[in-house]
Amino acid sequence: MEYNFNELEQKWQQFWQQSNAYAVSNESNKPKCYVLDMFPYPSGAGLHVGHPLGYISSDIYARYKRLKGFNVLHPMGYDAFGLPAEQYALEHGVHPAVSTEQNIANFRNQLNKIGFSFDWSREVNTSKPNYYKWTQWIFLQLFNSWFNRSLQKAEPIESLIALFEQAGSTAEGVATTQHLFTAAEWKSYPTATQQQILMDYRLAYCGFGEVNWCEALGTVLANDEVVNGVSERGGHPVEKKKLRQWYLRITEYADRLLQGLQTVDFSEPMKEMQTNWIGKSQGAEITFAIQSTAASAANTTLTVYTTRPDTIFGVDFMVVAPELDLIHQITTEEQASAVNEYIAYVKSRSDRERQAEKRISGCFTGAYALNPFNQQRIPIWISEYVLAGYGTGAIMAVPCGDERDFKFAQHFNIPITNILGSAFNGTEANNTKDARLENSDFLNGIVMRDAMDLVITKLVEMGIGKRKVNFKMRDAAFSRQRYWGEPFPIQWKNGVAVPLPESALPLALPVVESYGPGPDGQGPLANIPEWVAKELETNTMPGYAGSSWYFLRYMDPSNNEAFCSRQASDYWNQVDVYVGGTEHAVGHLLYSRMWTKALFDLGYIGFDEPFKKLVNQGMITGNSRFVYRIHSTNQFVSHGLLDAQGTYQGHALDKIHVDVNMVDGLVLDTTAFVQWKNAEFAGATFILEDGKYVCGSEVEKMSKSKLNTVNPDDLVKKYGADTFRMYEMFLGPVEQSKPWDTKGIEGVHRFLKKLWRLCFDETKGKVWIDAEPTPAELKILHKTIKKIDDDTERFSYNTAVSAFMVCVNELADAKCHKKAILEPLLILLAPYAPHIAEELWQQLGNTSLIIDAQYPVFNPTYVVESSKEYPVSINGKVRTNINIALDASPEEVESIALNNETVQKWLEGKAPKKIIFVKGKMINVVM
RNA sequence: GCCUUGGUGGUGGAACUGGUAGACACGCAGGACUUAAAAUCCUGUUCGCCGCAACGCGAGUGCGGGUUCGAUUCCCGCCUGAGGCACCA
Repeated sequence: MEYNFNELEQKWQQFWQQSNAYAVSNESNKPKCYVLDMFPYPSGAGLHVGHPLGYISSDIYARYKRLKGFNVLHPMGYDAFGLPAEQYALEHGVHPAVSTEQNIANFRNQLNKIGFSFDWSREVNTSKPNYYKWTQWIFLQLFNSWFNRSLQKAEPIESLIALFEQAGSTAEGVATTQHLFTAAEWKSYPTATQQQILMDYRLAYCGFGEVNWCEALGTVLANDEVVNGVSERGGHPVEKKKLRQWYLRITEYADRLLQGLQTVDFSEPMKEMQTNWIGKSQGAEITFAIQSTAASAANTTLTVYTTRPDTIFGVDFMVVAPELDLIHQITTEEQASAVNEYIAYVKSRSDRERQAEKRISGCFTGAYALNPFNQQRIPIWISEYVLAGYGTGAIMAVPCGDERDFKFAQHFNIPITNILGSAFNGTEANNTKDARLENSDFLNGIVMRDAMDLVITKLVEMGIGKRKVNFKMRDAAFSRQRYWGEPFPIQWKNGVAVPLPESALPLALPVVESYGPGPDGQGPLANIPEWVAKELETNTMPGYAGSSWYFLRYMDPSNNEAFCSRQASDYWNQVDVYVGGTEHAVGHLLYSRMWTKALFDLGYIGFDEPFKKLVNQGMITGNSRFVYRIHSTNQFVSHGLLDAQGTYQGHALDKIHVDVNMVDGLVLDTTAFVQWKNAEFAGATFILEDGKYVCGSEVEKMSKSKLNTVNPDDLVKKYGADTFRMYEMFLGPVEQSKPWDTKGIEGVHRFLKKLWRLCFDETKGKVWIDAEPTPAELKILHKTIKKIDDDTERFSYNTAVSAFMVCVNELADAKCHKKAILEPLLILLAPYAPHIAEELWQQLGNTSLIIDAQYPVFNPTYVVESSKEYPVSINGKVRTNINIALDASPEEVESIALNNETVQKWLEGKAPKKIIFVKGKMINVVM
């Protein structure tokens, strides 16, 4: 009987499905365990080999926990709204709902072939009305809430109105905004004014923000769609434009998001990334008087944010972000044209380009700020390295203490004041806080760290400064000028946003004629007369809306009365283990943490951190292929012809991903290329080398947008799901990213065949027997139980697979075919290779399923050793091994070691300086 | 540019708390079985040197330093790959 994996895997998959083997109930006497994957975006490229890495990891864990006696929730679903489906619709005219449905069917089919233990009855799809009804509902809760700063929690907006009615804008717990009013004033305001004010407190609110605007395409572009300042599609110029946008006031939760990190089991780097993203800093806002010859500069001031008020006497210039309106008021006539030119240049650049640029750029405004302590004139510059979105959008530059300021001063020959004394060497900035200040007036001789408070206190007294906590994190932009997303349940009536009543939900996404952009940078919904007539919001929600709460929906997926019953969320509570990639370290994880906190504050759930433990799966990277287009042409240059600067005969090139499937090795199929993407590159011409177009290649994240995906189906067909599962795990540590490579899969497949042969021989048939196991055989088994149990619990699956191999090799060498050994081994293996385990389990005469078996218990008495082969080193270099009883005393060990022939030889008759003996580890003789 | 992370044989990786570097695989080489192939099994495989061989010497975990009886592991500096940087998901 041979190992016919295709047949038996199909058989068991069908059996599990028909018997609802993986359906899980919300009621059980067993302890619960919630094992969750980051659900996939159902890309048209289908599942690629990177997806299952995390899913297999979590599946192994879920199955392991089930064997250990837990009631395990292990669901799967689809994050189905998103840009790619919309682009596909634009290009092919297929409604996103249709293509998404097809993609999902394809994904589910692919997933099923790998043998996951998902409870499919709980599947969610964020683009279905019965799901996004609740996304809209939660949005309304956020819209109807504000953040009480005293209580540090969200409350219904009514409580804010009550506070305003009692005490006006300065009521306790109310954030300070531009609005200042008394209770009486509040009551006197017309409704529209009141609503405008409330908007500045709502957790979901409407404001204005910058987007990537492409005039030629008449649409807003994602950062992803902008390459080197031009649109990826068509290469048109892109610039920043301000549009009305929805936001989530996540900044109010900044402190709680920081504190919450201490209560969860995330890796330190992960916590660090989130902490850095939130970017809490303590400092001061300082307002400077301005001196300028420009008439409009009268009475203007410049407010900067600094974390180092102590360095105020070292300020040699100010830098203002080019976006600030203030610039136009203060710029002198002489500098006006230079300033305008510079602003135009900056407008075409992304934040990232602005920060990454090594070349230093900037422009003097002609205006000066006055140091409040000594009235010294400080020139005001503008430069792209200061971003409008952080702090006040203006900084005071201290070249001797800040690297970027130093370089800027050097570049523009601005004299540098040294306030650090000998701590500043004149060639690089020193950001110390421990130097004693010099050249600093009343601060001279004070340690910088201590000067901070002094300066702030003084500034406060003078009325020109205040202590300020700042966050790098900004409020989360929550609207998109797109079609394929959740419509906002909001109506605009005379400029006032009015929430739809709960009974109007779901507000269904209407069918459109075209997926093209609406007028004035609006989304496609603005093209629908009936929609516009109803004054409904024409933006849609972003991709992360649905994914911010899906883990709750799995608990109670078909509830029509609530997003999730309190009973269900109280039972399943937090996700015990959440498996997913680090690429979601900040975005998704912060948003879902915020939503959880808001829902907790409003009393809808009983916990305020969604994920108890996070396991970061490393990315399986792919090998991308590139073509190089001469900028603004349709001519493509073969990779080998590029010069060292990455240009071609001085022409700038656009580097464009091509589908790896159109490339053989590195050679592009040019015929396929010109027909590709609805013939977007029709008429392309090629500059070839050796008659071929050779592509560039890079290892990067496997993703549809990078066109470098590899599909798992062929491997499953050729080797079986069990082999595929174990191979993905065998590739390396789950957390580590690695480039995909198929070689090596044979080894895992051979292992499974070898395991099979412990039970069945191709010619002889059944070879397993009922005999009593020997101590040696029990030792092999129990060693393996210990190792697999430990490794599985800590997600060290690559070493677990290796331990299985060692075990099977040893059993084969020992010619052990005993049921009493094989059965526990199969249970250990079941989470990893469920099909073969189930089949052999049945063949060994079991009538129940192995997925319901009991995990074997390690018995240490089988593996005790009485002696150890100690490595003996001389001066740290291993020279020999000596077998010594484990219970030997240190003195005995020393004497045995010193009398050893090899040791004697190395000692050359001399006495050793000392002997280091670590019991059970090693002996080191120092001479 | 900033944040995070990785770099170990020809390849993927192992070494969990500072204690025998290279487990387990892939590949490769040789052999057995076979008419032959597949499958399977056995042997060898970090590099260099001496050699019949060695449980013989030397070097060796990206590079350069340091701490230690002992460093892949800890510290400092550098090089380099990957992920993220707010509208890809």
